[in-house]
Amino acid sequence: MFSKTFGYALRAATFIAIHGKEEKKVSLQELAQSLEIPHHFLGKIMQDLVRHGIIDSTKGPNGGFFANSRTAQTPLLDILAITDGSLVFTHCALNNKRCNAAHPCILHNDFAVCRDGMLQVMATKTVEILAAEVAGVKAYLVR
Amino acid sequence: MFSKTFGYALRAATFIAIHGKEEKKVSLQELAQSLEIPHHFLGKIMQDLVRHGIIDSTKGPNGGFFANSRTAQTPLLDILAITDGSLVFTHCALNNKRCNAAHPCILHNDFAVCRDGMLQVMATKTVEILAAEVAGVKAYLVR
DNA sequence: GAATAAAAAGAGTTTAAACTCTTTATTTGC
DNA sequence: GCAAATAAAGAGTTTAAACTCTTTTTATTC
Repeated sequence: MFSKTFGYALRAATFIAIHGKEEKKVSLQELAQSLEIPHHFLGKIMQDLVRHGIIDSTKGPNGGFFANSRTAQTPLLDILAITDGSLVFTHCALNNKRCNAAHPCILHNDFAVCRDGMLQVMATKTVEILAAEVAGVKAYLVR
Repeated sequence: MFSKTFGYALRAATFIAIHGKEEKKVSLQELAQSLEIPHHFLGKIMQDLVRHGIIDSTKGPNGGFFANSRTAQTPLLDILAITDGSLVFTHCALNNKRCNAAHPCILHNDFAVCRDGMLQVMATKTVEILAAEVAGVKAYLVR
């Protein structure tokens, strides 16, 4: 349903929301090691998040990634749009592009229920909600 | 969530349930054209369905595919297991293999609701139910 | 202002799913 | 039993996602 890239981006954003402050940045090295994500692959993903203003970064010694004013309130759907495009929730279960409510494929109605529930979650949940769950040890960022 | 192969298999099985009888078989050519699925790729998928006893086939002139005693009652979950393996419904949304209820990833609980609803559908619905929906023009096999 | 540390960018390689083309095996009908 | 029709099998190619390695740019510290 979602790409691995999205999972990496979501976990990285949550980690930065928890640990990345302007006065205590998180380096790519530390991020990749902490989350067990391939270093350079994660680098590309982080570039994308920075480019879209979800998080901030600085280069040079003591550089790294840190949360900005938008980070905490970012809905998961925004991150998904960056990594997987904005069409994820219009795709049908059978990858039939012409499937819709007026011309449903054989799984359309059943899948729509499941998919729309997930859309609701993605539009409502924010990075700070995930961060709180992780801080409260109700969910895990690694393994 | 599901492979395109699964979609092809499901649509083909439903088409055979509707049109394939021992006295009126459906050739691969006809099947691929009717469903707009790449001919030889569908051939491989059909081999798999036949091997697993979901449908029957005969070679030679007037050969083709046709429904057998199991076809109509086959749950969608059986076809999914053939095309995508039986682990689809244990995978977490972030493709984290070690995610489970006791050690949930940050999307585990939300995704579990959606996924388990879909599992329920897949375990309950059978090919004949899909065939009836198509026959009643409540769902479409093509386009 | 030189050295260094870090992100950013570029240019690959790998892997698996999707798809294509060719050859082989089997069945039927004459 | 030979020709033809059809599924089965084999051996590719293509494409996109996932991943790796190298070079460039920028900021900091001495």
